[in-house]
Amino acid sequence: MNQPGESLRDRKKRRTRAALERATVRLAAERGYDHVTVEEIAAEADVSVRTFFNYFASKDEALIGADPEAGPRMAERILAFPGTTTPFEAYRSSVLAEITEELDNARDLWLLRKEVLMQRPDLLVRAFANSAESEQLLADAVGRRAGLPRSHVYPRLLVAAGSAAFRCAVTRWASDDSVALGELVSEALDLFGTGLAHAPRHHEGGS
Amino acid sequence: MNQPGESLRDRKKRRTRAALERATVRLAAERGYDHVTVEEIAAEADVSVRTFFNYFASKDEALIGADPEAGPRMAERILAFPGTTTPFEAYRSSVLAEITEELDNARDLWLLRKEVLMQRPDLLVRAFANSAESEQLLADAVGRRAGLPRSHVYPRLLVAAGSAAFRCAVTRWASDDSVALGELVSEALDLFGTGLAHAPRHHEGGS
DNA sequence: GATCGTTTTGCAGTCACTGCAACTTTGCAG
DNA sequence: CTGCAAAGTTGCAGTGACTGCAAAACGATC
Repeated sequence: MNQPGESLRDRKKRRTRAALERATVRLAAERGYDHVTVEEIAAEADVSVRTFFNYFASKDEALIGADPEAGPRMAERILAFPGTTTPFEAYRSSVLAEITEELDNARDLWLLRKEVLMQRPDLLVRAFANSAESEQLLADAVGRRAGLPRSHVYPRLLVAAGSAAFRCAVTRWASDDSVALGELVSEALDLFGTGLAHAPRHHEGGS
Repeated sequence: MNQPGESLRDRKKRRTRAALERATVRLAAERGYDHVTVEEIAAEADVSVRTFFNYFASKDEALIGADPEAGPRMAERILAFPGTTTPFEAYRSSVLAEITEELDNARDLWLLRKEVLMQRPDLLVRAFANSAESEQLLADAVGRRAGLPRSHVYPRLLVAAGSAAFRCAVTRWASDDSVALGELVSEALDLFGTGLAHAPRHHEGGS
């Protein structure tokens, strides 16, 4: 029994991971992030505390549900775009695709996360702290597409801008979710694309 | 004895704070950030552990030496620029002024911090997590200058870009400090200003 | 069903961080 | 100088995140 598809073992692992993520978000939304202990989360997911830490390096990580495959996946997508696409566009599309997919898979989780992040915006920043490797991966992909030497700022800056765009978008979305999260990220990235030197004019109904 | 200048109390507080910051950075650079306990830091600075936490909310914060007055100071500077200055320029200058000043006051500390951040880049990200208030302050200042409603993305995005620029600059500076940190931040901010849509061309010796 | 690799678990330990209640120091006024 | 209030320091006891290790349970394989 070893179809490249998924063994029983793999399935169990995925379920456990999902259960822990889900329990963390649910409980945190219900009672507030720091009125929930890892012990309670583990109990809710029906595993030991030690197992929690086998899956997530920290409580923070579990709340955001950091997917270790997201980085590689996006990097691959960036490189897969046809050569005519600019690095910026490739990165932009890649980010948006990831977000759309994630929201399709777990919209309910994100609605709960929203509640938590409204109370504790710092958790979003902290979440990105652990993803330095992924950032490096993405930066390398962008750098390769742009034909730039590894030491160049541009790729790193673009990726950092992506994080910033995402953070801002989530924050905005948390306080008013009448616009889709993907839209907000897209809007923020566009601003980074065209440059921040000139502040947008204010007209009624504008964003 | 109460010149608005500084009382004995204030002077002592400043000295203690500086001693703790200094001890944290020095020890972390020497033995590695997580081979240093708060207990050791406190001992080095000749105060109790409890006092350490009266000054800094976390070990992370002490390492970066988060100055609680930096936010307000920069916000003030932004608003003080003549009305002809664009919000972007006001923000940019304000950030650069702060960095230059900080480096003039404590260049040696930053050289040690560099060592630590090279090993643990995540600490830089974490450091910004605690400065959500300051970011809000700056964003408000930018927003006022730009005459935008509080809900607009632009101010928040610009400030987030500033953090990103700073992070990238420090990272680069850590791996090669032949260029001044201020220069690197300036360069990164310029890229954000003119837009990331088009990747820069690569020519030898270029940055 | 014996065996091997993987995952789960418990346990003991370390360390960051907090609230509280005493104690010390500083600033000021009589 | 003395006494008093406010601010700052300290110790202590406690909570909870996180780690390493070694044993047990489990899944895959033959």
